[in-house]
Amino acid sequence: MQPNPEHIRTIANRYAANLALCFPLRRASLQLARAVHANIITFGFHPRAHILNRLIDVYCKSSELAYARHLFDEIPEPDRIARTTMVSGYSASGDIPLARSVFDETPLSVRDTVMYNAMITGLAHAGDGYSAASTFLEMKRGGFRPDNFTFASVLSGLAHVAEEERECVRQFHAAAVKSGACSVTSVTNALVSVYSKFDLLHSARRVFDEISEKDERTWTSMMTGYVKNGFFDSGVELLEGMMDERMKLVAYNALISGYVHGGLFKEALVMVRRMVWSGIELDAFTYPSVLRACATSGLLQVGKEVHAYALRRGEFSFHLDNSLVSLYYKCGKFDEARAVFDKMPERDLVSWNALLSGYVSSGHIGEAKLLFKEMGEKKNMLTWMIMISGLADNGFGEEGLRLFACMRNEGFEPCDYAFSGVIKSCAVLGGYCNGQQFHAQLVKIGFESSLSSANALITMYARCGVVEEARRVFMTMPCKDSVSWNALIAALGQHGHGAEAVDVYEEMLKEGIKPDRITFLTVLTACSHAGLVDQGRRYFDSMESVYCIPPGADHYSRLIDLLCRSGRFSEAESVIKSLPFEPTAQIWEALLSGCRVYGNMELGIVAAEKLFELIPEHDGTYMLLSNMYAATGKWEEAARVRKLMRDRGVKKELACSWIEVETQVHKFLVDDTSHPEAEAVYSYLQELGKEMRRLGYVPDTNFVLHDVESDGHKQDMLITHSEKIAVAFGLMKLPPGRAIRVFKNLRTCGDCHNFFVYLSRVVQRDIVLRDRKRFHHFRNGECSCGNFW
DNA sequence: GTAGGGTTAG
Repeated sequence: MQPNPEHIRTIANRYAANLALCFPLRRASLQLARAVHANIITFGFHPRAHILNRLIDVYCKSSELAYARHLFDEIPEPDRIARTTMVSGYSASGDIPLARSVFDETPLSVRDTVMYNAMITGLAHAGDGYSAASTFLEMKRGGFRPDNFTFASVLSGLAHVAEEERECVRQFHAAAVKSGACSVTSVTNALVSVYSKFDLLHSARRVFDEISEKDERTWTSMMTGYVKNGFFDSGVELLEGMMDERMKLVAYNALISGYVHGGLFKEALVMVRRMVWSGIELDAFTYPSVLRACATSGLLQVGKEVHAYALRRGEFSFHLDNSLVSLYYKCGKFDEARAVFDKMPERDLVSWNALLSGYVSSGHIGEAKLLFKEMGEKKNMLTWMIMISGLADNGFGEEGLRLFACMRNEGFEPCDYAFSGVIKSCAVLGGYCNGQQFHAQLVKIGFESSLSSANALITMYARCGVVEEARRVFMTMPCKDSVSWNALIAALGQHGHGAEAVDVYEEMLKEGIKPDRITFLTVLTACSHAGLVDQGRRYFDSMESVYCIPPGADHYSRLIDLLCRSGRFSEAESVIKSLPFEPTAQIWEALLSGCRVYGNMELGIVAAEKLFELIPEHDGTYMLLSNMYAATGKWEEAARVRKLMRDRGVKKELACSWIEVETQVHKFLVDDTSHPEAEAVYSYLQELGKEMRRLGYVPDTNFVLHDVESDGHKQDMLITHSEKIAVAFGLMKLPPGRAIRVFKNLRTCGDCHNFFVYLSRVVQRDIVLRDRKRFHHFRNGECSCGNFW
């Protein structure tokens, strides 16, 4: 239905004066703007300039910049106000290039101070203090007089200039005083804030003390100045001297948020309690801080109380509900998180991202994918990143890579964090070439020393089997955090350099970096792979006694693994008996695989029974147990276990290996003939097999678990193991001298291990195999990890 | 038509 031009003219005039007033009006105005717009297109109806300007403003304020621009372009000679509205609209949406272009196209004679202010504000908000300052100088040169608005904006922009140039704040301060702008609170507020940002708290305080009419922003700026610089006591003191209730509320908010930012959650909550006692009620700005404190320190109960409190007060804000969503999923309450999300009267992008990240971090990838799809066009960089990184975390490296490409196609320039997500995908996938390319791109755009990217690079190189590169990245990092150290220790540990991993750990302690629970996981794994049992045991014991980190089930399972690998079963048993909680599946698994290595049937059966109870659907237990029987020639027992597995409907996870050739990943299954070049690969593999048998390789048919009668048949089955196919493919495709890096989703078998030992000598190539558990480096007839277990 | 501060998703 098209409104007729007369009608439009009447309403447009009626609304024009009120357009910017309040939200319902603005919403009505947006509809009106649309209708007028449609009429311009269909009927050639042209409202008067001031109405058109209002409509453009409505579009801008409703974030409909493209429509605003259409209207703007309809005006043959846009006046100063139309241009200012456009500049300010683009500025507010952060689109500086477009704001700039409208601004630059405006002749000097049309510009005025307000228009300069709109431009400077945009630059200041975008964090470009230099351009804000130079535009300020340009306007002075052009003979325009800066006013309060100008000084407030340009000063706030200065907060983003480099530390060395903080002296220019004083110059602008002097200029503001001279022009009389310092008698206005908005300007002095900006001064307090910018002085605080540069740690010039005395100057900030001096300005603060001289402000006769302090408003909310004055108090928050001063308080934030104190707490962001760690002067919590000064903040509390400031608070104690306050009288006005409303001002006290905002000061409390700033103080609480400062505590939360500094990780002082307990102090934050104490402050909330104090606030409530003194009769001040929480507001929309208090909730997110409190809830984040609860979420990060796992205080679900307190969080629920806050939720109830907010419900009683009948408040709604995106920030509140979004914080609730993240509180619940971080505390593992996914249904509650979803319920809050579903009940929201309106949702913004943050709400969607919060729920998405809840799904992703809890492994609900199916739901996450649905949600991601449902989001359609309304995604931002973070949406993509959450999904990419989440896919990688859940083992979907290929999908992560694909999504990263999609993201770029849709015009998102990845930030450093987005790179860390896709690099993680390469790590999962073993995509060395892909990873190298992303590394090169990082260097090109200057992100290579970003903590998140560099940490991801260390892990990626390690997981691709190139420890030296991982080490190099670590060495070149200008600043490192515990994640960086953990990544390097893990890298070394995975590749059997256990002693070195332990050295790095000791060095980390010397550097004063506090180990966290991940550090201990990596150190224990390293000790376990290197057989450093006593040392590992000592590190484990130090967790609680020295670092106050209570070991979790994952730490205990590493300890069991450590003990079992060197055959210390009685010790392992007594650890399990003295656990402060019920042993988890993970712990029994560690015991079972230890028993497998040593053929400890008795204990192995105990562990397997427990696992059958705890996770009857898990195929690994059946395989391990049946393998154990088979290895000792107890074929009947092995068959019984496999029958049990069949009866319970447990499916064996399909073995799959893959290899990257020129950034393309090629996947192979057992007996796989689906690859276009399968035939050639098979005949090449047969040839290799013959060649190696001549050199003494004997297929070890113990590893064939199918019920096959003849030995010849069994050998055929061995040759078609997916990792052998992938390696053969690599030999065919990769240039001579290049290492073959193959990845497998399950553990490799002893026969394949043996096969590759021979192969590495025959073809004179390095072969690196990463299976579910560990890395195997084959070079010239030897394997770095010796025994393949 | 323009300003100053504090909050949510990794």
